[in-house]
Amino acid sequence: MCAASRTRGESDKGELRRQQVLEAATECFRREGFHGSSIARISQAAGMSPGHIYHYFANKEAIVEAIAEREEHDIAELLRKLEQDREGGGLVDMLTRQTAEIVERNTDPAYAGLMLELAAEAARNPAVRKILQRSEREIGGQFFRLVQRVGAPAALDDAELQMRLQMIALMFNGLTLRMLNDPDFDLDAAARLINGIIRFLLEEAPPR
Amino acid sequence: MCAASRTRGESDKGELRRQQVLEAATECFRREGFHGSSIARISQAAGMSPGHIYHYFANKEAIVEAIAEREEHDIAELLRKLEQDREGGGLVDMLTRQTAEIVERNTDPAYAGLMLELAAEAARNPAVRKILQRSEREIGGQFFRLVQRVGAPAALDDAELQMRLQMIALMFNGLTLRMLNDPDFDLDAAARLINGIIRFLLEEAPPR
Amino acid sequence: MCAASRTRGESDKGELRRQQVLEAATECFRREGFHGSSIARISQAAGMSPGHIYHYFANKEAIVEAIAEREEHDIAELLRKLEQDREGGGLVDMLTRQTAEIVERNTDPAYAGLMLELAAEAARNPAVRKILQRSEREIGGQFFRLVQRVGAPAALDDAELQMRLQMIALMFNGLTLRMLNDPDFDLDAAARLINGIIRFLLEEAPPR
Amino acid sequence: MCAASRTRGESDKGELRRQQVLEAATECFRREGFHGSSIARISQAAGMSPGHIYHYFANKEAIVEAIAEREEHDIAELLRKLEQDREGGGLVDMLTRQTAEIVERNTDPAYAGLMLELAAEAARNPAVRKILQRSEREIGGQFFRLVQRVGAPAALDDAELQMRLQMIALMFNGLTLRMLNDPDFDLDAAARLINGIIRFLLEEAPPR
DNA sequence: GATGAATGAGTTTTCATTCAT
DNA sequence: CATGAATGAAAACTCATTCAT
Repeated sequence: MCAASRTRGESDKGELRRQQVLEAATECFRREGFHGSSIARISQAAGMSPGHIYHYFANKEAIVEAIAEREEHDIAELLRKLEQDREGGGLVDMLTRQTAEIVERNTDPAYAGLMLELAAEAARNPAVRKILQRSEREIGGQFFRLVQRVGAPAALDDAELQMRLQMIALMFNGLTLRMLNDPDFDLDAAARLINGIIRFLLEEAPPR
Repeated sequence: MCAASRTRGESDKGELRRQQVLEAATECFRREGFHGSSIARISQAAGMSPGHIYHYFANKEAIVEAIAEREEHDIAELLRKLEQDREGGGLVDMLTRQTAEIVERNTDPAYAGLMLELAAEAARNPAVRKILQRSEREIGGQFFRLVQRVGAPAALDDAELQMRLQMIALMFNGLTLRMLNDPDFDLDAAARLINGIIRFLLEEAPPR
Repeated sequence: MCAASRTRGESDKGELRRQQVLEAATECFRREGFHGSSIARISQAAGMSPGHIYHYFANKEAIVEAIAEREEHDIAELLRKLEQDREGGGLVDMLTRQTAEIVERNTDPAYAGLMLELAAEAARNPAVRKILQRSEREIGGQFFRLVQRVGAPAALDDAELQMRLQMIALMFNGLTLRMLNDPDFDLDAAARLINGIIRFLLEEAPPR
Repeated sequence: MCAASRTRGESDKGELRRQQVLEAATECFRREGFHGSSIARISQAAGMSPGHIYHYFANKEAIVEAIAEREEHDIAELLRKLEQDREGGGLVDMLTRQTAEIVERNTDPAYAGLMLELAAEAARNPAVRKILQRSEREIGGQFFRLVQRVGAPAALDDAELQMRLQMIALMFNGLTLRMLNDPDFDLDAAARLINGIIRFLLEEAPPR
């Protein structure tokens, strides 16, 4: 039992405290942005002293990096769930069944705030950019293998399939920016059109 | 003649200096982000004293707003050009002819950096958000009217047409994020697929 | 005519402009205090450019000094009027007849604001202090001579008379501070008691 | 014992440091005025870094407020002492016995400088004005009750008594301004006349 | 006389980070 | 582990003053 909890917690209570910091920082970054969140505020939200934050993270940037890494795990988890929840139908059915949920997630202001914060940071900060890119590669690969397991369209070679999967991801990325720029954007209509495009990309569009 | 140039208000030297500030700030924001660019640095880049910046802008935020506004004018200009350059073919031909150029523009690291910076700022700063949204509405409306002038698909009512045009914009938005997350992203393939989707959206997809 | 206007205006339009500055500065100092009033704001209120203020005053402090000097002239004028308005009765009657008006003047927030501003400045700034003290001496002497003309109490020698006149001035000074500290201070009752004390000081109190 | 000192909250070292700031700021304000005393200078005088000042005070204004509050406590203490030191005689005797001391205090340049600084600030700054007014009310009430305990003149109803006590306070207020304007002001003669007026106000002046 | 663009030092305030306890 | 006092280097912004026009 003790061993098990060790394995889970990586180092007992310490890991828990570390997660507290990440949780608190994520919330702060969402609401106030990276530069708007002082260590003092984060430490307060995490229920510990400012000084003690530095027990778990070398500096403020390290917190951003850790959050970026955690984001990866969350999405990977989502993908795993996606495959398990498959009730029937082909690839397109499986994907389109999730669309509404992903649309909602990607247009949630809290998610959008954190995502854009990370992206803007990545655009300037190579360390953060590296993490985001590695994370993306990981997720992209996982998604690709999932699609192959479920049954990829025979007409598309690997490169073309990958490209089309990326186009799907691109649309979800675009949603976040679109929602920000147009508060009246119709999410249901968007989900419907996205599903149409997914089907088009995976079944109808000529292979080339 | 002199009166004419006065009316324009641009040759007033004061306006020139103001533009200097915007130019410098744009460059700084791209490279260092909004919060990473101090007034001191911007003033240095603009070739004037820090105090003098405040002769032209009430505060730092006002600079962001002015940049956002300028961005709007640039895109509006692009749209105007788009219509004038129409050499032949239908709506889809006109649009797809521009795709490669827009892809290039939206994935240019300098453009992407500024854009994400503005978006991240807008996600938290209501003043900036307002400007971006107004700008977007303006551009969206202009695009919509352009399409109607050129010849909108008969099968789509106004609301549905607008939605599909927004989906096109959404893809270009998504490009910026995708490029950041995947440095190996294949731009040519993306342009080809985007054009396929544009045709799908405006000619093939069922009206509903 | 020309000569006359020269004599009056000291230097034609220039003096007028100078007075404009003083007027504007006085109003600004009242409302925002010495340190709260920038040259920019004063120049705006005076209807001229910031740079041109320095045509009339060596620096900001010189404006304060000029205002302090002007204050002296205003009060001297008041004293002259006091003697002319004498309708009848003895010294005490003459003085008490003015009390209500002086009470009102000294508790007017605008007057109080400027007065305290000048006093606080004088407490630190020797130049301003000198001006205020010289002004006070001038006014005190004038007041003293006025009282002698009207008819000083026989029982008091010059030094004692002067002291008692100063006590009267002291009460009016105190009013300004009292009004600030107690917004409910009853001005009518104060005027009544002040008049009682004036009579006490000039007619009843033992000479010593 | 330790608990007791903790309860007092003064020995907490933190409180000591806080007092250091107040001491330093008081001295700075006296010498240079509120606006003439930068946080940098105050911090230097207090023997700590500029940033650390903000550990104890939210902003510069909060320091002024704390000083105003401390002034209140000092005067309240004085009043307490006044009652305890009562050796004999009636109300007027008790009051006049203190006059010389209060005259000296109110004409001490250091005290005068701080007082006028606070007053000038209060004339414009509502927050400071509130504090000064609350403090004044507190002290006025305390003074009033003290007089009633010692034995108020039977002929005066409460409102009239309070008014006359305020007139006494007014004279002491006036002293501060008078001393500033007339460096040769005779303090002994002033004390003598003030005592005469106190007796007049509490024993001789008709009740009305 | 008159303007207002321009400067640059100075102001308050914030904050990541360190370290004695 | 944990605290929070302490630092000091920024940051944004203001403003008296100067000077070319």
